[in-house]
Amino acid sequence: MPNFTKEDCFADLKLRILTTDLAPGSALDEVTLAAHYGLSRTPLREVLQRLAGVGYITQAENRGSKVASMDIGTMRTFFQTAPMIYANIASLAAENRTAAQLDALKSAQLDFTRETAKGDASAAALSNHRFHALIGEMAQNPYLTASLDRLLIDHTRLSQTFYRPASPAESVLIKKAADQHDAMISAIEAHETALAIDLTLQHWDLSRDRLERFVRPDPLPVDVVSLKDRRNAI
Amino acid sequence: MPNFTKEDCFADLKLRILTTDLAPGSALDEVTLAAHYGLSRTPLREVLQRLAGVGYITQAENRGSKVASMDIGTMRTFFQTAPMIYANIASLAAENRTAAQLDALKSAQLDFTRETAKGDASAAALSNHRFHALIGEMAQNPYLTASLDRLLIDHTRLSQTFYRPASPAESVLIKKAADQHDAMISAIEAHETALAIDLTLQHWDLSRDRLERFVRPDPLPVDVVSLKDRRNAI
DNA sequence: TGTGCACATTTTGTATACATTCAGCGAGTC
DNA sequence: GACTCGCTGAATGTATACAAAATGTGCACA
Repeated sequence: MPNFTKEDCFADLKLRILTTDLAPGSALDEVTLAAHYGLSRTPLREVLQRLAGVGYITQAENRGSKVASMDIGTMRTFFQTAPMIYANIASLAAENRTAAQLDALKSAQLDFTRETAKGDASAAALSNHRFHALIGEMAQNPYLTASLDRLLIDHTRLSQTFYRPASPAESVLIKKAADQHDAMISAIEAHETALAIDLTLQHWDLSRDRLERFVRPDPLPVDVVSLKDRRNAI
Repeated sequence: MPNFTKEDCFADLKLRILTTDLAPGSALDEVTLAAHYGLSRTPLREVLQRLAGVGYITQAENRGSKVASMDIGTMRTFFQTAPMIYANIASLAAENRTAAQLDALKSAQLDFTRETAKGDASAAALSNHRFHALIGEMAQNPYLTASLDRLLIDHTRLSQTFYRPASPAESVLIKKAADQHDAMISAIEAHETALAIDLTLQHWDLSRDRLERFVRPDPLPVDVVSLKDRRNAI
């Protein structure tokens, strides 16, 4: 598939990483990728460097590139850090957003609702990513944006399963998330910083519950009798 | 000056940017730099990409690289953002620091006091940078570290004049900063997170006063008589 | 004097050939 | 039988030649 531009390649690799089409920790072969995108190795390597700079991949001298891993340790810090950064970003966004940025945000939200309705899980996850990245742009704070972008990478990868509703109860949660998005848009549009923070933290709580269940899933149903036996055995 | 390794080149460019030997906004010519470091353009370009990824420089398609600028707009967000990130980093550092990291921190502080005593301003600024970057490593939080590193770039560049004491009063401030460093080390060593936060915010207050005076310097002494004339003229 | 255009120069982007490093594997030795 | 050593292949790292883009310059012309 020849004649991808460097920018296309960059965007496509980001997508494939966010959707875990490229699994965390998996190795990236330069010649394979270069051939795939119809680029020579030099520009492809530049794409990889840039991806490394934004936290999508990691590189080791003489040992190539890997998709950024998601070990249990960084998951802990993820849950620690996300609400603080999200809230501050939301506040700054409500303060500094431009009209054009607001339009883009509304458009991303339209995509999001459309794709959740269709049940297109990975597309919905990507729209959600774009929604929150746009709020990051609104904040106009390059320092915090650096944190936010990294958080969103892991957030999106973790939430891959979220938008694939398994039960009616989960469909309700997805609907709730979309409603929260709408409320956030209103708050940002009205420059209501305190409200934006509040809504963002509520949105985070919803997200966190679901993500934590993914990281540490509900225990499997067990045979009560044999469980009792094991307990006695200890 | 041939036979620099890529890593050397990376480190040296960081230094020259932090000391404003390479001024904010100044253009970086690839062939000149490549010749200077004895590298060919390919690896040099990779160094530049990495520097761009960490926020030291900016790159524009077909238009080369520039040292990251320090416009008045980002300065505002700098003062907004720094205390929050610094405080959170300090708290996490006090929680997670290893013994080896503590040793490195103490060593950086030794360098710092030695260089301020010698009056070596740019060396002192770099040691100070290293001191705070090490606290960042202790935090073990890749998300926040991304913000911190960017903040420290601008912080160090802004503080270039700080360690070149103009008046005895300023020497006292430098001494105070060094004392605060010592107190922070103790707090981190003792895992006292609350104290570490407190000390960090005090340290920031000291820093901020001095930095703001640099951004918006004290008015020059004026001839009172002619000043009165001008006032009447308005 | 000022404006616009074409050309020349400089600088960046790309492809490719070559060098180096690393990992796996087998033969030889203790 | 286990270990070391060295070979081999496959990957990454580097240099350089060439292509494309952008900037600057000189000149013609209004």
